[in-house]
Amino acid sequence: MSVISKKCKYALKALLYISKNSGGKAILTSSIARDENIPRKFLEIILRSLRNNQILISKRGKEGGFFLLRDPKDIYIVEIMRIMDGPVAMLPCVSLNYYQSCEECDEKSCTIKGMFESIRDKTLEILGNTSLHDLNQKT
Amino acid sequence: MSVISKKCKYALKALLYISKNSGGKAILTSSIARDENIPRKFLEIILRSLRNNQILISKRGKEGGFFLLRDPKDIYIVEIMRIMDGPVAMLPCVSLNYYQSCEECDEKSCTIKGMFESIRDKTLEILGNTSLHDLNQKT
DNA sequence: TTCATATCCTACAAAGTTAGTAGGATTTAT
DNA sequence: ATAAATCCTACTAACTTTGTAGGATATGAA
Repeated sequence: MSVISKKCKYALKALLYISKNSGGKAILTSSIARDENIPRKFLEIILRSLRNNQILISKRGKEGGFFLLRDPKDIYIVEIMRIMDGPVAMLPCVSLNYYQSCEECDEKSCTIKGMFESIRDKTLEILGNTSLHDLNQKT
Repeated sequence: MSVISKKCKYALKALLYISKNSGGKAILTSSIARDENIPRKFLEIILRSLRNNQILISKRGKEGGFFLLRDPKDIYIVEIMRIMDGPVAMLPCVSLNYYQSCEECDEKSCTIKGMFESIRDKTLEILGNTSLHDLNQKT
């Protein structure tokens, strides 16, 4: 399956929620969990991971919560997907950020690589040019 | 991860091999396994599945083996990938052949669907227009 | 200083998927 | 009869996914 994980989908939903609802205010895990139907403890792990990867900042204690570290116009979907799910490409030997060579076949004579490189490029063109701000503009 | 399974990759390699080496002759599982470095018993399962899905015909007993059921120009990669891995789309709610609704979010107000529909369309444009014959033409 | 309320952290676990393996049954050409 | 091939069922080890449990720690406010 080329389907993204729930973790990744939850991450996108959570970031869009924070982006939309944060007017300088910290956003609570519990608010996101409630409004987006995401299990709270699972969401905690996701948000912490996004903080560790310089997408979010957190504030602990009472009146705590999460903020975006950057402007929503500067956070592209591809970055989130790579953090949560790893490679975007359909073959490891065609991945730009998570390249792995094939053990069982010779890459030079491989006749399927080219097709998957094309798919990767088309996909990155979309994921790499769509920001959180872009998606929140949609009705 | 949006990476395809080994099963799917093996299936593509095996079909390209059969397409290239069959001149009316039946192709043996063991030949494919040897030349493409695929575990034989695992490959058996894959080929049987392709036969069950009208991609291959098999002949049992001595002098047996596998043939393509159709012309390699009429077998498109997307069909193989759907048989082996299921949905091509990155979200179940955006899949044409394996649609599943989201339980936790409202599809009408979902702001990420559109982007994944675009990716699906670009991907299908490539997978749906590339045949076994096309890939075997590559050096 | 105490308390309520957040995030933070480690560990665990159930279920599902992937990538096979084992051992033979069945069919067919010679 | 025999050799050689596919066919079939069942099993399994390892990994990934999708969480849950139980607190430790930090912070603002009373």
